[in-house]
Amino acid sequence: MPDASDSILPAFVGLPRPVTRFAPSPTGYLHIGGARTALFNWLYARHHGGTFLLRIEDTDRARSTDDAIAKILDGMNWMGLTADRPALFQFARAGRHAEVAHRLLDQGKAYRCYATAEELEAMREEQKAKGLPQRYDGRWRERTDTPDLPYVVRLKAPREGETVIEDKVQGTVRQANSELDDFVLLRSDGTPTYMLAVVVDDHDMGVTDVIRGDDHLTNTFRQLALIRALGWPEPSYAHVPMIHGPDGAKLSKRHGALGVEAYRDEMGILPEALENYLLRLGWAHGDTELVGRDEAVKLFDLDGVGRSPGRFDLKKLESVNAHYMKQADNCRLVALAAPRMAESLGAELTAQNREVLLRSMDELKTRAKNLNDLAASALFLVRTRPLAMDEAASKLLDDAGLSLLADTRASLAAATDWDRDALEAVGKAVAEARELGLGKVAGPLRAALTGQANAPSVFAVMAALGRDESLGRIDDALG
RNA sequence: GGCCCCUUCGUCUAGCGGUUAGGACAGUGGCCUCUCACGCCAUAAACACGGGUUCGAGUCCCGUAGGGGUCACCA
Repeated sequence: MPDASDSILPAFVGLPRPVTRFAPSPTGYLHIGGARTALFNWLYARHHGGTFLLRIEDTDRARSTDDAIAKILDGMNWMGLTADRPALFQFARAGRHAEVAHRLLDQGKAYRCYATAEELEAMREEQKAKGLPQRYDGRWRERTDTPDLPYVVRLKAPREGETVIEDKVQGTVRQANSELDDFVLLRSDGTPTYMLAVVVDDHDMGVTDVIRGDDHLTNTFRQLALIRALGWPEPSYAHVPMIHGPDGAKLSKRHGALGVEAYRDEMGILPEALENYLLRLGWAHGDTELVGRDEAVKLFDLDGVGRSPGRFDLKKLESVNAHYMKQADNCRLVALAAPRMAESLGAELTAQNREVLLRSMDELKTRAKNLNDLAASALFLVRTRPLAMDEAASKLLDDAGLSLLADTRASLAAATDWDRDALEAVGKAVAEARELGLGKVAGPLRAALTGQANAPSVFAVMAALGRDESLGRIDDALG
């Protein structure tokens, strides 16, 4: 029966509904699947005008670390998925969990089980040998003796009938109660199990909608049994399919089950791109592919979430990222690219470097799939003279190329305006005078200016570099 | 193994009894072009299989196969 102590925690009273929550265990970083679960919870809350909460499930003391907590918070922060209330830490609530278990014990809805680990192991072996399902057989369910031995508290789960979940993603899912066993609520050291902790915390936080990975679907039958024993309101459930690797197997580290910070730091992905990609992996709204945050809040709902697992596809992520790179503000991109460039350069960028970079950003960002590409492709702009020529560039600077470059240099030096259009006019004039295509003129010029054969428009490059630097680089090539 | 879930182009998906089965990424071909990109156009590519139900099935039902999840004093 509900108890007077079963009111929602003061910090969570009166929150706008629906109330969702993301409940990671801090045993590592915020991985890609977790990020998507958080995103769906966040979007659902925003779409319906509700509340998004965060709970850190740190009851596994051996594996939970402060570093992991910091990483998860950092990842959520980067993705803009911040909770509407301070996080609740599960371990701190062990006392309350135990209290609930003891109440069930007092009410005869739970019981003490004195079976030893070895005994249970033997029981499972026997079940396995006989081809029976492996589950606790309830050997202490009806016993009333209380030996002076360590014990666990088990829920007296229903054995008749069936439990039905009306899942917002999976639809109606039913399971016979005979499949349930009397699972453990309290360990022999008095600490709560996950199953107990989740149910109690979700209740105490006023969570109305549980949206989580479908690896929890079968756990839900157990949790429902507990909730019903307690007489608490049942939340509505939505179990979203997990993400698989490119080979269809469960997503592992080598597939990209990395922390979101790896996408940020190592792969140079923009948070809005990761969000859009993750959103579309498992959710769809007609043919819409590119969905910004505001649009996502408007469109997102659980009925758009599919039931089959999706595979992680880096190529698609990069394609989405390329789109958001083009949309991104130039100053922001300079700030994001600069540290990466400084790293390959071995030196910080100067204020002047940053200006050149900013002036080139429109040209640069259309050809980058990620920040690493962007930084790498921009390096030539900030290198100090004389530039090293790569192989393809050297080829362009053969005798004919150098002679053409000398001509071009003379015309360029005479230019009155140093902007892209004026420079392009100069380039075209040189080409015309020599009855050549513009490509012939641009080739050696590009080599001299960039040290490469592939780069943005030479005229845009010169405009960004400025007169002195441009001419200087050409002179270097001319020797 | 028991139970639960899933199955449309290579990938993400649209489809909610009647469609030339649509879009996106990746692929291929082309256009544009000072190179590389971007952009644009075109192209190839799918209803896992077998039974039903129905005038009619990718859509509904039942099997089969394959994949996934779960069965802890882990979360």
